[in-house]
Amino acid sequence: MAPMHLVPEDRAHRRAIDEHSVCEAIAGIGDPDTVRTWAERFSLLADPNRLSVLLAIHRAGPIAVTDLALATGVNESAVSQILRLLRVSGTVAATKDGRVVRYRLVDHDTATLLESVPALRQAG
Amino acid sequence: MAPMHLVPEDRAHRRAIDEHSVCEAIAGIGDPDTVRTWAERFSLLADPNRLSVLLAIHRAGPIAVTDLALATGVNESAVSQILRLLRVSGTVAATKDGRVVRYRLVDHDTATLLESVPALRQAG
DNA sequence: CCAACACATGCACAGCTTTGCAGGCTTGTG
DNA sequence: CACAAGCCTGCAAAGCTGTGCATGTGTTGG
Repeated sequence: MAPMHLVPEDRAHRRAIDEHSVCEAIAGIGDPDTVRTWAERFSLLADPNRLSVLLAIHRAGPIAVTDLALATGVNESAVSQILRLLRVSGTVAATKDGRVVRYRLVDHDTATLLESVPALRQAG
Repeated sequence: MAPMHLVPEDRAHRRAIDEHSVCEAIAGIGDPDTVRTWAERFSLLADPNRLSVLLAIHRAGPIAVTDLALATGVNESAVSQILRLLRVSGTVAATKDGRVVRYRLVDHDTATLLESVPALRQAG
């Protein structure tokens, strides 16, 4: 990852590289694994349909698949696919009740994230 | 002829649809345009390289492209592509100084978002 | 003027996502 | 038992995305 091609003596020479900026930038990035994890988290919110499903689940507590499809206007099959993604990623969890499966939001970080976005917090 | 199809009045009691859940879900989703806008915003953070670049810019103020490439460990060309995306989306802005171009974060919502994620806020 | 530097762009390709359809499974109902 | 509701899965088409390579533009230094 780090192409250590710079010799120490280069500091004397007038290069455009701002070492302070680079160090600050590296500090800002932090742990690569954390970055990767959050990028994956963000990618789950990066689709309008998925974001709608998540907002709906977050607001309407445990809710059935059909109701989600109704509320979001998304094909029931597509909702199932979305829920599978969210399930395997540990974002939501399912509870079976007869032939109805209700989903709820279980990932605390995602919940916090959804709540921290003012424009997405609808008054009720 | 047995009316097997459901007339509007029948839906309330004969089907599993929970009207309250559906209404709450719809309320939670809110404005579709807002959802779409935020989905696009999230999609910009959905790639590790892009997220790294954004974190670096956010932390290291106006910073040159080469320094960004150094700090993130991403090919300079790829960094340019990323910066173009972030530029056209209004997330960052460029300032030319000689043959150096420095980028800074200008989208307030994205900045707030980055700061609202505890794990991404590195101590300094 | 020439060369090195800093950055941007075009293009092509591999990889992933999304979507719809078709069918399957389980659970209630008559 | 037969059937329908509710939900899940597999599969293939279509679209989108990230990446590397080569090249182009503009600037500085000699």
